[in-house]
Amino acid sequence: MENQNISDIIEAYLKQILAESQEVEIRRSEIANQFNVVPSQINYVIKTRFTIQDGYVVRSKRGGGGYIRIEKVKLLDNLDFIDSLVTAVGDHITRHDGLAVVRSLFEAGTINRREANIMLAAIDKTALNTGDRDLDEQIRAQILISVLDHLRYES
Amino acid sequence: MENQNISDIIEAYLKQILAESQEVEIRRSEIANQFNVVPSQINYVIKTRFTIQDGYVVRSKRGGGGYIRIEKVKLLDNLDFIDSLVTAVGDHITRHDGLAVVRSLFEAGTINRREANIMLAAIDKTALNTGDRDLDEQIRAQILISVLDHLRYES
DNA sequence: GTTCTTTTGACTAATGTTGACTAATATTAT
DNA sequence: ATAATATTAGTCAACATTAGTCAAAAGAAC
Repeated sequence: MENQNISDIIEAYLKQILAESQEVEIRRSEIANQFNVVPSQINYVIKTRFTIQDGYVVRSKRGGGGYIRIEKVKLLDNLDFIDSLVTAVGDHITRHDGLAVVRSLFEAGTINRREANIMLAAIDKTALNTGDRDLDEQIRAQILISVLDHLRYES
Repeated sequence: MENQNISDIIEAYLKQILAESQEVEIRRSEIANQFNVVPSQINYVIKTRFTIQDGYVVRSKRGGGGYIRIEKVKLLDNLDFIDSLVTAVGDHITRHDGLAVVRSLFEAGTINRREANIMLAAIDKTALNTGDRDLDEQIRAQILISVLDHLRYES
């Protein structure tokens, strides 16, 4: 709390707006100015904190009147939602993105907190630590997909 | 008392804070500086004195604004049971024996059917299939222990 | 003196910040 | 219309800032 980095602050600012409206549209240079960072840092914040795994869709336009629009994704039915997560997982996934997937499931109400914690425990660095990062990411993807497939039946 | 080593002193310092608040967040280099030790000694103190068996959960982040956060958690009443399962899992476990572990948890009432199914999905042959049976069994063991450790406390 | 614990530091990994360069789109000039 | 220019956003790689790992050395306990 005492020493938050600026990316976290920008993330919080945007999510606060998104808590009240469905989407937020910004001018990149304005936000960069407002928080006193270079414009490309806004891209960094979006790339690391507003991914599809997190449940956000980002559209943008360049040139005069350009913008970046972040939209909180509306979940379709459960099955489509799980499909989209399976696609997002793919055949490799980092811990960071894996966490986002589990969080999405939780926020969508597909799983509860206890179930989320079990999933997280199964894919965290304690569990997957072969020494080969690529292999870890592959196994993490397989575990997630296996669990996601199971969630299809129970829902 | 007089013969305390520096690790004990750092441990006491952190636990004193934890006696009053639920968690403590530090910057590793700051604490290292404060006690005049190398930063990695903080990791040593945490690894030896703030384990999940002791009732602590540790989270951290690297990079700018990085931190180490130690949280005191409420341990459940199932410690001996979990310990025995962790021992049974060891560092390798077959699918068959992994299934027995999950079944034990279910029959003891530690997890419900849905949770059991999530665990099973995470350790079945869909999820773990590297082509190297020994490696699969090793990873399966790590996943199970990671989940078992999470079942030690309320979250 | 052997074994276990602690201390240390070199190396690694993750995350965040910055800026130069590129790409897309809109506006203006011809 | 077309070309030139202006105005946006995107990418990428270098650099900065944290924490993690591991094993050797030192010290303590027995």
